[in-house]
Parts: sequence; C-alpha cells; structure tokens
Amino acid sequence: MKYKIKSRIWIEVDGNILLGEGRVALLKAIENTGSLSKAAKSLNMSYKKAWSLIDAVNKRAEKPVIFTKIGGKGGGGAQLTPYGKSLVMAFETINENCWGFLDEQITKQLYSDF
Amino acid sequence: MKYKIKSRIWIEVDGNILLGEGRVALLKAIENTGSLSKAAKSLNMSYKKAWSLIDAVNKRAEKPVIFTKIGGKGGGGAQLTPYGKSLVMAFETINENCWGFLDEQITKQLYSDF
DNA sequence: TATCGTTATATTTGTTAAAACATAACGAAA
DNA sequence: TTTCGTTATGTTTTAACAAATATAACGATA
Repeated sequence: MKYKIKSRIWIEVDGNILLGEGRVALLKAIENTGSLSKAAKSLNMSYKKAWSLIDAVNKRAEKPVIFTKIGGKGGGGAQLTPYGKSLVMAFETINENCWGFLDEQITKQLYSDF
Repeated sequence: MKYKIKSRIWIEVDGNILLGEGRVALLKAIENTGSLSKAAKSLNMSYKKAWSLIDAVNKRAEKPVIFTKIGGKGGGGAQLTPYGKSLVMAFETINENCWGFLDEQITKQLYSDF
C-alpha cells in the first residue's frame, strides 16, 4: 500500500487550542523531570516557548494542569496535577485509537475491491 | 461539554504530502470551474500557489489526478480524472467518519463516569 | 495573424511565527 | 547574606512561509 494516512488531533476550548501533540509531549516531559526548564531542554525547546505553551494550557483548562514552585531547594519546580495526568492519558488514548481507525478507513475506502 | 476535539488528516507518499484538506478543496474547485485559475480565484488563492499544490499532487499520486490543456478556446483548462474524483471522494468520506469517531472518543475517554 | 484567457514558471517582497537574548524575582541552604 | 537553579516575563532578531509581481508559451477562433 503506497499511501499512508496521517492525522493530528487537538482539543479546543472556545476556539482556542487547549491541548495538542506538542503540549502533551511537554506535559509528559514535566512529569518526568519535575521541572519546566528541564522539560524544555529535553525537547530542544526554549524555556520561553515552553512556558507560554503551559500558560495557555493552564488558562483554558477546566482545572489546573500543573503547579509550580519558585525558589528554594533546586530553585523550584513544576509538577502535573492529577487532573493534568488524566488529560494527558485521555489525549494519548484517543490519538492512538484514531490512528487505528484511520488505517482501517483508508483500506476500506481506497483499497477494497467491492 | 466544554472541550471540543478537532483533527486534520492527510495522505502521504514516501513522507511527502499527497492530499490534505486544502488540496482537496482545490481539486473540488477545479471540478466545479473547469479551470485552475478560476479555482484559485474562487478560493482566494494565488494562481502560483494553486499550481504548485496541484503539481505536487500530480507528481506523487499513483495515477494522474487532473489533466490540463493550454491555449485554444477559453485559453485552456483543467479537469479531474476519474481517479482524481475517486481520491477526493475517499478523502472526504474518511474525514467525515473521523470526526464522528473522535466525538465518540472524547465522550468515552473524558466524560464517562465508569 | 492578432487576440485572449489559460497553463507554467521565476523572482521579489512582505508578513507572520519561531528563535534568541536579556533580566527580575524567588526562597532554601550553605 | 550570598549562591544557585528555578519560574516568569519583555524585547529583539531571524527565518520560514505566504503573497505579490512579472513573463513566456500555447492554440482555437475571429
């Protein structure tokens, strides 16, 4: 089969993006590193960009998605809230299910004989 | 339900985009107008952009998607091949099915109680 | 054979999005 | 009270992408 079907999904609130693949990757990196700056570095992203993405997510989500701490031991840090974790999980599940669905669909619509 | 799920799908060949929503819209406009330049105008797109999109599609598709004529009555024109029409139909069907699937999914993954 | 609206293509300009850079505030601990 | 690695934010610069402009070739028809 020569053709491959691809997709991007995202979640919107009032016409503004809440969560997409990039933001989910960032949230997962925060979960793994405990810090926004480390997460940004691990994704080869500037801190500023990471911060603005997270800011947008926090502004639009129904409940806070991360909480941060400034100063103190280690300089501070950032962690996902339980709600943030559940959003990430839901997004990834939907995304994977979508891939499977689309693979089925392209076979049906483009490569079936009947 | 505060969150809305959105998607974009596209078809790739060897890592290059063959068809996405924009190109499908352009192909449909060609079908309706019988001309690439009229189609571009109807979509508020420059002729050059339209031409390069179509060029990319023709280079990558398994079979020609449009055929063109230069000069003569009306100056020339462009039309979809039957294969082009079938690609457009398949794309639109898959896209609509995908929207329905994703609406189900977000309800299941984010708004179900069990 | 002059005209016309196309297709086909190159080149320049403009606009927007991303990257880079800079800096203040914070608070635990040495 | 100085140091350190954070969070938080503004400003400037760069680069990628889109738009605008220009022009040649084509062929039916008047």
